[in-house]
Amino acid sequence: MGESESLEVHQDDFAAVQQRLPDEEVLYDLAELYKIFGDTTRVKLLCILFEGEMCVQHLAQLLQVSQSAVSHQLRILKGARLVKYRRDGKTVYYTLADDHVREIIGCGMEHITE
Amino acid sequence: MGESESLEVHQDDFAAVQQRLPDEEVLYDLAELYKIFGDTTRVKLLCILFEGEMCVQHLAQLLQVSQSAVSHQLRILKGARLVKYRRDGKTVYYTLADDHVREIIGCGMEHITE
DNA sequence: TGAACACATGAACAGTTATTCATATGTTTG
DNA sequence: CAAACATATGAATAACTGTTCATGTGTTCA
Repeated sequence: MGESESLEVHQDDFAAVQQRLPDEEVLYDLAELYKIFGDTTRVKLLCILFEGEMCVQHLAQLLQVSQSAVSHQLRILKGARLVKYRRDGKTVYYTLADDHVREIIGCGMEHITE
Repeated sequence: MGESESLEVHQDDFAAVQQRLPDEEVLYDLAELYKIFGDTTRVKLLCILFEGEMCVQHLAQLLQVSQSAVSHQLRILKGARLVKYRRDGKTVYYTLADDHVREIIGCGMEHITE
């Protein structure tokens, strides 16, 4: 009896949640965004760029990974519009695209260091 | 010449950033956290639980995936302490663990819907 | 107690992903 | 123009990850 009541209540929630839930597409995009932050190399890249502009070879040095690996990951970050770049001669300097990235990283940091 | 100057400047940044950068371990944990959000099924689960408590079979229905798949993902969310659960008879109800999760989801949503 | 139900979990498989290696593109300088 | 340098990129491989299937655990009720 008590059980059937709580079941009804949750049936109601079920329908309500179904309506309030963001669109399939939005949820997909959200997961895609977090997926990008969900890799050590990329998170490190973003944290470094959090401090300011930096060129590819220095990024590779700081991360202790190959230049190629860094370029590949920067490509992904560019694709997600999380970083910008400018060319100065042979060198390419990367920066964070906007403050959203900072907020997202900050948010995660809070959870980690609670 | 102009180039060598900008190179020096970035050498300085290099050293400074190296010091200010969070510990390897922290960055690893940060990536691990985002990795969890970086999956459609899990993000959907979290968004649903954002609205309130819900049992496993209803979660499976809403997500249109098998009960097994949901349980496997809930296990991961439990491991990361992002959700809590309580048992009521045969049924297990899940909820978000705390408000951090809400903030992190909110942060990502802002970036998506800009 | 045993059948039915809700959920959890281990193993296996398929799809995805990050790195490496080789090479290409773009830029400067002699 | 050729050599040297910084970066980008395609292909291949190894490692990882999410789902499915089968089965196990825990609970209720007849």
